[in-house]
This record gives sequence, structure tokens and C-alpha cells, in this order.
Amino acid sequence: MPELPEVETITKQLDKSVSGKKINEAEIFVPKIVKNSKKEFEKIIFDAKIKKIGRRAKLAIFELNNGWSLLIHLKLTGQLIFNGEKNKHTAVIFNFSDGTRLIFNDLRKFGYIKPIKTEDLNDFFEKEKIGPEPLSEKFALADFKNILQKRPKAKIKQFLMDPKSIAGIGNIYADEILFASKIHPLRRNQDLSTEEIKNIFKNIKKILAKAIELRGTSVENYVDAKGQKGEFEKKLKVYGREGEKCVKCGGEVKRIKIGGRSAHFCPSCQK
DNA sequence: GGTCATGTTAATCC
DNA sequence: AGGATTAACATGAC
Ligand SMILES: [Zn+2]
Repeated sequence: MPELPEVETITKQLDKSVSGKKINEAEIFVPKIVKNSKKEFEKIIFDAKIKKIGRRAKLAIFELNNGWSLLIHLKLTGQLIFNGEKNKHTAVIFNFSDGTRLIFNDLRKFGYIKPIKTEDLNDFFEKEKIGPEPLSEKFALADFKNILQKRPKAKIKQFLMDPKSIAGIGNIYADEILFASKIHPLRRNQDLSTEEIKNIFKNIKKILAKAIELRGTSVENYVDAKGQKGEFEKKLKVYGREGEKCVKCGGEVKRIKIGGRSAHFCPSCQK
């Protein structure tokens, strides 16, 4: 499932391969993916050029040259593949004027494309109360401490995964960050020591950066914009390793449910 | 064929 | 008011 490193990988690749191209048409195979009527959507993209492609939280942002931007969320199983082949999960195809195309596949159909005026982008993220970008230089230890204090009772695992506390961290990276930080996922924010907070903060930056370097993690059906799997999967220490040996202590990796989501951790390494 | 997995959000309770 | 909790969404894998 695409989290921050996966969406960052895809948007960086697409910014290189697709920016500057003119959209001829969009073929819509799954109407609910597009948050407008077909007519409205066609009007927005008609003759539009893609100026640049960026990311905020887990959202890809396609900025067009006509005042509109397209927000694209891949949710669990979305794929954006440049010059990909249509398959039975293809929801939308953008055809460009030079004969190339961009394929949006979505097996579970949770993803969406939402046009928004470019000038309204900032308001949108503010209104939705999306948390800070963890890799931004503006996101400092003091900020992290601050937002932890605002929700003292929250369990750290759920807190890390909540897009309204910090943007872009999902189940995989939350589990990996807590393992690297030796913190039990059920710990509450108010019980974390200054040293532990510092450690979690450091690992948020470190693990997300490393995952981007390796073009993300392929679980479920994630591929990047070139259709290739990510390499961070090989670096996973706890996620998806229930019952296997902890790489650090040899103990057994456990899986529990926290807020309806699975949390993987090593009970002897994480306290 | 029932359960599980997943990100986000709506609904509900406190 | 807004945090916590839970269900809902879709569908393939088991
Ligand atoms: Zn261990």
C-alpha cells in the first residue's frame, strides 16, 4: 500500500516523465474514482498541460496550466504507471498528445481523482487538518513534541498512523519506526520520555528517507511509475513478519490489533 | 464462503 | 469542541 515513500517515488518519477505533456483525453472506466461528473472533469482537463507533479501527505498533486490541479489518492491498491498496459483493474487512462499515456489502476477502487483549483490547495490541506510533512526541514523535534502533547492519551502507533497528526505514515512505516525506536506500539504519548521521543523523531526521518531511496515497499500490489517493485521490502524488520524471528534478538515477532489495524512488533526489543 | 487486510472518513459516544 | 472508537468501503487471498 502506498504510503509517503511510495507516493514520493511515483510523483518524482512522473514529474520527470509526464510534466510538460498535454492531455488529449481521459478514458474513465470506473466513474466513482473521479469526484466530478464526466462532463465537468472533461472540461477541466481539456487541452490542459501538466505543469508539474508533486506530493503532499499521501496525495499526488498534478498541477495543470489552467488553474486546476488534480489530487490523486492511491489508497490501498492504486497504481500510476507511465505507458502501462490497460488491465481489468484500470480505472482511468490519461492519453497525452504525443501518444504516451498514464494508467491509473485500482483493484479495490478506494482511490480517487479530485480536481481542485490550484489557488485553493493550501486551504484544502488546512481544512482537512492534514498533519505536517515528516521529512520537511520545518518539521523539527520541538514540533513533534508539541503535537504529541496535544494528544497525551493516544497510543503511539495510532498516533503515528493518523494523517491528522503526521502526514504520510501508514501501517508499514509506523511499525518499522517503532521497532527501530524500541518502543512498544501500545505506549501512550504521555508516557514517552524525552529520550524516547527524540529517538522516534529521528527514526521517522531516517526510515522514510531510506524507503524513498529504495523506491518504497512492495506489499499488496505496489509498483512505482515504471511498473517496478520497491526494494524496501527486504529491509522490513517487523511488518508482515509475524511468527518469524526478530532480526535483533531472535525472539518471535508478534502481531496484535490496535484500533482495528494490525501492529507487528518484538515484545522483547520494544518496551 | 467467512475472515482478513488496508487508508481514510463518517458516525457515534463521551 | 474535539478526541477516541468503530464501521464502512472493495475485492483478492486464504
Ligand atoms: Zn527482538
